[in-house]
Amino acid sequence: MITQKELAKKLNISISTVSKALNNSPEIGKETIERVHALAKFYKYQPNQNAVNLKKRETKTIGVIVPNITNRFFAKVLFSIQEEASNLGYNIIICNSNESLQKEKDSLKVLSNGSVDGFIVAVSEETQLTKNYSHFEGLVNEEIPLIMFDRVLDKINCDKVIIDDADASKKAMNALIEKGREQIAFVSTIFDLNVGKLREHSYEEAIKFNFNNKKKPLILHITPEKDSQSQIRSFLENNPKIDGVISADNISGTQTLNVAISMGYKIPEAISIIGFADDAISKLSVPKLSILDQNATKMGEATVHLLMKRLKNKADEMPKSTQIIPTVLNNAGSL
Amino acid sequence: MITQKELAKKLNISISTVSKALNNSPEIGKETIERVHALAKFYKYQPNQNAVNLKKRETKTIGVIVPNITNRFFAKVLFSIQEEASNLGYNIIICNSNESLQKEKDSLKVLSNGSVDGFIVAVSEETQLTKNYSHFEGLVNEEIPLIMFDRVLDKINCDKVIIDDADASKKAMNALIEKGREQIAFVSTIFDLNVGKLREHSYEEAIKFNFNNKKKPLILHITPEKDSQSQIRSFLENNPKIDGVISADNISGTQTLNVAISMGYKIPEAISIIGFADDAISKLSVPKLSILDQNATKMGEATVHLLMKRLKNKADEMPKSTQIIPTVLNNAGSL
DNA sequence: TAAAATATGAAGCCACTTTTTCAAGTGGCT
DNA sequence: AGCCACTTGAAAAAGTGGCTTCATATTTTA
Repeated sequence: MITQKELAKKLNISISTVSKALNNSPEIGKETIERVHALAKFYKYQPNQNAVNLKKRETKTIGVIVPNITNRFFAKVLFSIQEEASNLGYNIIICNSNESLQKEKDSLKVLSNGSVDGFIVAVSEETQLTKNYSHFEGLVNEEIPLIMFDRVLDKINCDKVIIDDADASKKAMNALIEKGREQIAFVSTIFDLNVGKLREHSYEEAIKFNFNNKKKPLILHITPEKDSQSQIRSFLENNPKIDGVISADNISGTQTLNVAISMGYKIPEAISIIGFADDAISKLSVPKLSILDQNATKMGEATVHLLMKRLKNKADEMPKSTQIIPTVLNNAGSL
Repeated sequence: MITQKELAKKLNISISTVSKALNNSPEIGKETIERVHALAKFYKYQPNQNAVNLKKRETKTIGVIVPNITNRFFAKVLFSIQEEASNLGYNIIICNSNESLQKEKDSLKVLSNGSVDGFIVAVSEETQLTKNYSHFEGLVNEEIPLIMFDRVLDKINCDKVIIDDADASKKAMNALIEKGREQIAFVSTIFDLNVGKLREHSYEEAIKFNFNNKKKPLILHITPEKDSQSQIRSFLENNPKIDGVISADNISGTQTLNVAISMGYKIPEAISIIGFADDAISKLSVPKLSILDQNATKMGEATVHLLMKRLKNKADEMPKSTQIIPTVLNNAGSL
């Protein structure tokens, strides 16, 4: 990599002239500008990003911390964040907290030394469970902009982007009831996450509300220790009257659908199923899974836009906002 | 963020003393060192990464370019790269080429200005199709280490990590033949990618070899324009003798399995199915999909290790190597 | 008192940007 | 012709944060 200094030497002019010429400064004569540009091109000159960052005190980089890249939802949000950031001239550094508090802390620390201009974070499961969030408080004090999405912490005062989980559950319930379903169950692998709790709680409320307390919620918490399919099978066997299922995450819906079929149920005639998932997952079953689309793309875009706003008006003390992304119920066949 | 300069001012000592004290230099008195450390801790001093990078001429950052983060295979490799890199004190900047040549070029350019110490890349579909790879040649000339994985370019002289696609296909064929399957089909959504071609070609060869040219290959190319499930259904209807299927990618296997079930086939009694996928996808069907696991985790680790080797011995002209990660055939139920 | 040991600071460097300063050239005027 | 005012082009200098080399100052010891 050639530097301005080296270019200057070759052209026998000063470094600052090179710098200005490269920036097409009006101070520099046309001919000089052309000469510099020509040589720069010849040597494939590229300004050293570290030097530029140091000088400008910004990095045009966003730190993104997610609990698990292999979770399709987060992968989609990342995709969208990357796309949007790249359009705006930003790079993203992605860290995977792997649902671990310590890793989340480490990543935050490693990057909050000038490596990034701001953070976009979905907090780890452990952080939510242990309610240990001092590392984020530190960030806020250091005035590094922080946006949380999906997995957010109520106690931290920052911009947030979430979906309306309660409303989504309600929407699913209403759709099932409209189809005449009477025994609607709820299956979940994310029962200890806030979003999971919200979806579940809203389901319970909807059961109470719609069936005048005459029916009890039917909930299956799928634990990772045992085979998920057999847990679903037992659940369906033990509750043969189930005719509707809401899945809280992006795998148990498909699994429930397929287990039900293997047990001889006709879908959607015998059981209607709705899952929090996306169209790609929907296509993995026959019939296709009806989904509550979390709109990962919009979510990603929203986080980036919020962050840009903060970066532009760092001094401004605009109050933190929480943006709610609407979910879309898409009946692909299993409803 | 507080700087050494500010610390020095507060302590009324010189900047270099602060620097040395922070590095526990023997030149500095014990008492001074302690005072500096105390104040640094108090103000949560962290060295500015850009300044350090500028000085050290390295960034401890790896640029990773993949065609699609939402593809589970790449997500898993990323997960593994991130894990391994982070263990070794490296961050990763992830770029999504979105299968586009231009984006790949842009990402490479944006990052090859000192932002990263090296690259790990799986090339985009468009790059493979158009055979336009001058941007990588440039990299090699600039002596920025480059590792390619999975989607590699034969024409580029760099370290590579791949799986033995031909061998994997053969393995799958052998397993199916052992089960007595006689009409083995091949379905693929990635027919225009090199890896897809390799898997397909090897399937064709195996058909010729095992059936003494008496049987013809039966291949379905699933195109994105039409509904994938109906393409699979037509294929199975038109070829009712099919009793074995190999899927080249990580979705068509599950889809084929479920479409077959919906058509009344018993799996695995009537049709055996094997897919290039992983255990998470395997669990989405009943019976579970038998898979050729591409070992994404090992692949990710291997890329990082190769890169580290290059970074350590930049001067060394060790010849470029190609590492082959073995695939594992895992019969989960559909075989 | 000089040598040795210890402690600190000044300055320069990394690559770049930006502000300030300077030199040369041009034209108008007496 | 000689002087001033003004424009233009380019160079020098300062600053970004951290590190390092070398020099200096102070204290201790022989």
